[in-house]
Amino acid sequence: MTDHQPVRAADRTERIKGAALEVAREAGFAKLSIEAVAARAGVSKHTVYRRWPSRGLLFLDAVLSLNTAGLGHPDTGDIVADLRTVMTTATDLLGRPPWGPLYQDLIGEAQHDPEVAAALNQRFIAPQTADTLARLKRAMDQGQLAPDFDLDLAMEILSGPLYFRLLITQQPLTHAYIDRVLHAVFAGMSPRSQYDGRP
Amino acid sequence: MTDHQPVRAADRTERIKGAALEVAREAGFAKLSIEAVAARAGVSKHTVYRRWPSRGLLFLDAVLSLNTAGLGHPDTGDIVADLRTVMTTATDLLGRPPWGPLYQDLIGEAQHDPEVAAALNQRFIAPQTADTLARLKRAMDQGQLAPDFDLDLAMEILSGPLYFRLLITQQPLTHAYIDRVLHAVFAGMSPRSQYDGRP
DNA sequence: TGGGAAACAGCACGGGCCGTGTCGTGCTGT
DNA sequence: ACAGCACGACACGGCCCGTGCTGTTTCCCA
Repeated sequence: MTDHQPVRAADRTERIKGAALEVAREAGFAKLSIEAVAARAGVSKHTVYRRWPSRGLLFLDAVLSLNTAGLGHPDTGDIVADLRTVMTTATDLLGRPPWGPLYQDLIGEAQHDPEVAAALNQRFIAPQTADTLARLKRAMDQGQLAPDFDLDLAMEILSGPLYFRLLITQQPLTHAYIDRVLHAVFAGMSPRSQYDGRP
Repeated sequence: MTDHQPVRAADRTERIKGAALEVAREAGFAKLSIEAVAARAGVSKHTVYRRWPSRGLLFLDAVLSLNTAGLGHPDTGDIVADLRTVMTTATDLLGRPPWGPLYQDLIGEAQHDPEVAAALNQRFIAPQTADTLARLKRAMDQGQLAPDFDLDLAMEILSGPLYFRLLITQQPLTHAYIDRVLHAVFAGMSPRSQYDGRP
């Protein structure tokens, strides 16, 4: 009541994002048109276009407003346990229904639209990877990891196979699989070959 | 002349696929409409629809007709060298311009269209991963890898980070990076932590 | 407390592409 | 010569795009 300026504007913004999620869940991102979202939200098309320049960026906002909090890295002192916590949380949220398919669609859209790709990187991927790297760095400082451990590569080996399963082979992301990846990175693949390690 | 039945049909099929590649390269997959492809190919829309049910599957055929040969796994007796060969060949073809962006678009479309995802898996991903696994298995039989080496996980750790860079962070795929991944899998990440390897 | 600015809903428009239908033509094989 | 089929050309209703326009509601500030 006494709240003023952006109260109705913010309300409409939320209603539009909510309507976008509803439409996407019911009919898929392919059917997510500005017209459909506006109708669902009980809003004029202008009101949508005033806020987002394309359906891709609207969809990005809608998906990222889900629960991207709760994906921060804890620090219990055990790097592997902490990574397992954040990896299971993230995959449970973004790798399964109901939001998994939408996150999949979002990454798919990023492959077609450079603006979506840039915004997704800047607003979600980069902070998340930076957070992982910071946590790994802390573990190294605490002596849990060797000084020459390749932190960047470790982060990419922890993330890559999960995205590979989500996007390419479309297999389910189980906790057991996360444990296998963690084991590979922090206990080694034990190849025991004659490979001397030279590139 | 004396060749008959499918000669004109096959000619048109090739012209349509070629036109699809041209349009996609010039204007991006987003602008790839059946009408535009038909016009570019000098062909009626019916002729396109008679062959492909959607632009996604047409695009899949067009991209996969590029050079998917030449991606078979050699066997020189050195598993790491052979993997490096096929990985560099694959990323040079599908991870760089001019075909990299199109392969990216294709995977993006697979996130929206289950038929494209299934066809891409069946016709490219699955054969490719099966080939990699067969080569790894041969190396294990020859004693280059320990009997308990996790072949499936190794394949996914070799592929995952490359797709992560291609699709998520959109960094370039260099040969040096491939070497880092190979080194990690076949020489270990050397964490030297107190982690005991239990999941 | 009034008045001007801004945001809004509703409607309409031209345009692009969809997927399908129809018609007439040229090529294919018998 | 003839029947069949793939084809090119054109037209169609429909969906959604992005953008105008009008009149109304809401907000801010004087």
